[in-house]
Amino acid sequence: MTQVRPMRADARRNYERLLKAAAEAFAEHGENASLDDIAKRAGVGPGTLYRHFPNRRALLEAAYLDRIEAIAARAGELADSLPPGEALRAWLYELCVGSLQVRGLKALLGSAVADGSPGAGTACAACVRGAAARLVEAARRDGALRPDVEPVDLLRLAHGVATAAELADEAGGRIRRYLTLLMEGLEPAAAPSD
Amino acid sequence: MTQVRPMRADARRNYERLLKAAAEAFAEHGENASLDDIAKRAGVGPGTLYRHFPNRRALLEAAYLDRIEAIAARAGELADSLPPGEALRAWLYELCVGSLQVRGLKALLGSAVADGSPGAGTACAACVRGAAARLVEAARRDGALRPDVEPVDLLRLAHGVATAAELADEAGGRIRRYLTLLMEGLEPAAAPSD
DNA sequence: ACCTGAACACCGTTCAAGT
DNA sequence: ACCTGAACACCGTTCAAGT
Repeated sequence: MTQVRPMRADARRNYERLLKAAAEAFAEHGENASLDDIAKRAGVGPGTLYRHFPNRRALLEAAYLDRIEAIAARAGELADSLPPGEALRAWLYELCVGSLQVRGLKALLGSAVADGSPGAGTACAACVRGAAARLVEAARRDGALRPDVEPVDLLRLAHGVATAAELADEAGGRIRRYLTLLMEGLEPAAAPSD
Repeated sequence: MTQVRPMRADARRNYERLLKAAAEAFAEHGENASLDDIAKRAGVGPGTLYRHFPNRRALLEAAYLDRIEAIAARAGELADSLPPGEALRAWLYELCVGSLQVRGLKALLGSAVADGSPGAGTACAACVRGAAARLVEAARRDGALRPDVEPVDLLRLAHGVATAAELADEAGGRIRRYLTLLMEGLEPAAAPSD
């Protein structure tokens, strides 16, 4: 219904400059990069930034939407080339790696699965949630995942794993380790006791 | 060796006022509570705050040291009244609950197990790490924990679980759930396949 | 319709002046 | 030895004035 009237040429140009500047700034300084600085990099007044993006989250999401979509697309690729359980595991691994590799992305993904957050109902959230749901369903059907685990729980736990790994010096290596512990459990393998 | 000369009376009084004001402010506004506000609450100039606490972390730690000690003490109590595996599990649960219940505490505990952080070498860090180490060792000896899991990994994962649970509306209930998934693993119980 | 940039409130941090 | 509070730099956000 809402015909999205095309933006005026200068508005469109500023919008794109802001996106580019934001991606740079977030990559350099993380999610808390200065909005003032972003506006300056884009060669616009701070008011223009607010006109296009009402808050930091909106800007962060717009700047990283392509990456989110790429992550979601990977889910399909992995599902096509691996058994369901392994596909899920591999995807969660890539999700965590991306979260830490691309500064600011972890915060965005977190807010996409946070119940109260304004980020919960966005395109970005729908994108990751959808990808997770498909992998989870396949893994469940294949008996490779506890049947009582919901996609959103998995995404939250992945966010937790990334957060935990980030605390270590060799964060990259820790992701694999912590993810394995999460998948297999901390208790020793099935010791059939009394 | 370094004889800690007693503080001048007014210094001591200001120090304590700051601690009290900080505890209040952190509880109200979380770890990012305004330092200016804390100084004002304590009836002190901002310079005085910096004289006693060189940075936010130092203040946060000093304000919550008693709580950290209480958490560590709980480890001993639980170890005395439960089998090692259950004691460990119960303690991790209480750790997560405390992390979310006391605003700002999760951040402090996180920095205590973060490799690079200035918080890694503090009394607070030694306190939780020590408690975790004792529980881990007992649980390992009892065969209730994978032998290749280090205390610091467990503390980081608990931090991750608290972070994940915090994303849900009913955070309290999610802690138990996520911790169980971590302990038992996401894969279905020991399906003896081919 | 959109942009600009001044303006305001707020915050962290430092330091010269005081006692 | 310790405290005070002014001062500075920086940031988020708003809004009146422009085109």
